Amino acid sequence: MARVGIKDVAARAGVSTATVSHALRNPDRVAEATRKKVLEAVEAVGYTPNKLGVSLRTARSGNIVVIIPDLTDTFNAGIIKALERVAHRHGYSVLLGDAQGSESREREFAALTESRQADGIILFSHRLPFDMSGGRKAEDLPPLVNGCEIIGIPGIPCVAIDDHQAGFDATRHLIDLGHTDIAVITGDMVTPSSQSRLKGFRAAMAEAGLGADDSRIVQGDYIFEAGERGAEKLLMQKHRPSAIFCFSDEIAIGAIYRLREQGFRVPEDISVIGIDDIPVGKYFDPPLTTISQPTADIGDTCAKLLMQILKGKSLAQDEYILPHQLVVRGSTAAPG
Amino acid sequence: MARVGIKDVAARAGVSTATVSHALRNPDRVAEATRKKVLEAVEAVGYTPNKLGVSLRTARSGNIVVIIPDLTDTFNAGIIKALERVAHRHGYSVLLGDAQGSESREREFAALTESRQADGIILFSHRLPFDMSGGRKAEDLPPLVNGCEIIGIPGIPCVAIDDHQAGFDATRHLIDLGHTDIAVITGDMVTPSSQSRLKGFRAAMAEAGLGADDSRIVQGDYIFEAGERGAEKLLMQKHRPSAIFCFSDEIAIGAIYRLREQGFRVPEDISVIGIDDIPVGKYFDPPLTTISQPTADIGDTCAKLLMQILKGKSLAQDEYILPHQLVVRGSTAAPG
DNA sequence: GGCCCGTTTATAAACGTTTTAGTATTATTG
DNA sequence: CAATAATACTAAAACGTTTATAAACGGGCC
Repeated sequence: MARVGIKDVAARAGVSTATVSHALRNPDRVAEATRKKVLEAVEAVGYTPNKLGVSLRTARSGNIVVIIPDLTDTFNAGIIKALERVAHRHGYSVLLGDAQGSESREREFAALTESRQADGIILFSHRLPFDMSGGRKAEDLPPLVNGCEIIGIPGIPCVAIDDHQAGFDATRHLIDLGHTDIAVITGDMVTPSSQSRLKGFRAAMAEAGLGADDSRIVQGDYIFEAGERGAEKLLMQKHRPSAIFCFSDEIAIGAIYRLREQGFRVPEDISVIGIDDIPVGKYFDPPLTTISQPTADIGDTCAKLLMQILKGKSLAQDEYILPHQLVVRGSTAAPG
Repeated sequence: MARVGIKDVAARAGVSTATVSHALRNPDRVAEATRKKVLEAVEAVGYTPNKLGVSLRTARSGNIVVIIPDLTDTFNAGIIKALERVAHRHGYSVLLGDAQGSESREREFAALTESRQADGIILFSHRLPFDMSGGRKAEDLPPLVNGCEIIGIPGIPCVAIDDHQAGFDATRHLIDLGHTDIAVITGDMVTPSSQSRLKGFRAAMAEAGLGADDSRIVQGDYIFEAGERGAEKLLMQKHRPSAIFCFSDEIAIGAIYRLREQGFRVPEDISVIGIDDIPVGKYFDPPLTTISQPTADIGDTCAKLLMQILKGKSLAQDEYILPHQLVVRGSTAAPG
């Protein structure tokens, strides 16, 4: 199929390419009659604009790139879904980058803006995918919004929940149930989210006059296996905690699995609470008590902010904190 | 930042733009000394090629678009992950299209090839995102590979498991355990996969001399809620089946949830088997018995086939059937 | 009729690259 | 040494658009 271009339309309609272009993009700059002629010609020859040509000329690709740590995490997937809708509504396509935790891959994807294949970036990471040495400032970076992590670099807008408060609330829930010996399986501690959640945990414990021995805090990351390993470690200790606060639902699910395997009942023997509220949590046995993150809202907000930036508006704030919510289901109860 | 182009490099290195281009793409067509000069200049001015320019000129975008029904399904996510790796290795970026089951959105994403933003399509659907009226043949379509559904259109390569056999194997597993009254919660029956699985189910039942009353077959689609509703329907019947074959793990999880809620134990009272082997299945209580689909292999194969096509090679077959596997865990047992 | 003005259309440059076809330079050969 | 071949490079066209600028046109007015 010989590719049909704007020239063919112009020839067919008996006008210049400029007129065709105007007829399609600036309909009011062209006489009604010719516009109709052009539209008919478009139809007749079956013309679809070559977006590459358009992008090259207008210096706008119409793509944004989304960089996420792990596509198989349903928490991420929910965010992306929401975000894609907004982008789509604004005429942007989403270039998806599953970085799988690798910094080099994060950078590769970010480089898509450099090569003009994308106009902006929505990032979900604790670090920027750029070499910030040599006094590079936030202003020099491509349009960028970060999600789920408050990275605290002036000029970089971040969208997330109040992780400190989330950590506090989860812990508080356990304390309210009567637990005094509470363990934690964290996410990767390089992430601000995990750090804040841990601080929130400590704050709640301190407020209740409870201790938080270091042996009660085991490091993980946000995946199933971390929950398994974490639970294992905790079970090996002489005195066992009566409740475990997991920094993600996947961790919680992994932990519950291992606890069950070792003959412990949740929540009768040990309570477990997660964070995220992934869809499957509700179906789990026991149904997962968790802190719900507003995934749709996070995706929405990230995309909307980036759209703002791409329109040239500058943002009022650097931090956009969205509300989380305690969802009490069946995996937590008063200690035996 | 004033954008730096190939001209700037050329000026800096004291050569023509053609030489710069050659130095970068066809290193052997240029003298070693000048190549070095060019590379230094690239470094000095901080040049990154504008991919839009390249794409326009070469008529190759370097993108492929992946159209999936639902990003939040971890089964899909696993496939995409694999597929993205292969694409990436071949220098392609993945444009992700979450069609959310909407045909119009499938078509919108497919149109990215029309507008030259993508060179090919990996589709996961039971229908083609093109108007095939007017005698349009498969040869006229953009490079395309379909996954997870054998759509049986000559010239369209499809990658999937043997769904008939999978349906047979799952059913056979239940029969082998001693079940005689087996119900089914299907996926969307417009999909060939569901149709084949159902036929496989019927074949296994017939082979064992067992009946499959229509009231035992409830239609759903591949999500949690379908499992809930399906289980509900089955529980309302006078005689209850002793086993349920669910056409996806999400369905199975939804069904188990509802069964449990109604006071039935799985597998003691009712056995449940799924298909897919999504990661969370292992952690479920009871751990999910299922038919494992080779997600990584599916993604891999889809991508590799598309790469072949993009290289201009034509494929030997239309159907690429990958092996599935029965994974016996805890959600199935002999009937009480 | 000539002039001005608004409306409509056309010409051509520009976006950043690759690549064809050709030129200049050097090496090889008879 | 001239002729030829091989090598290294360049000029300019091309990809498909948009858009700045200019031109054409028609109408109203004096």
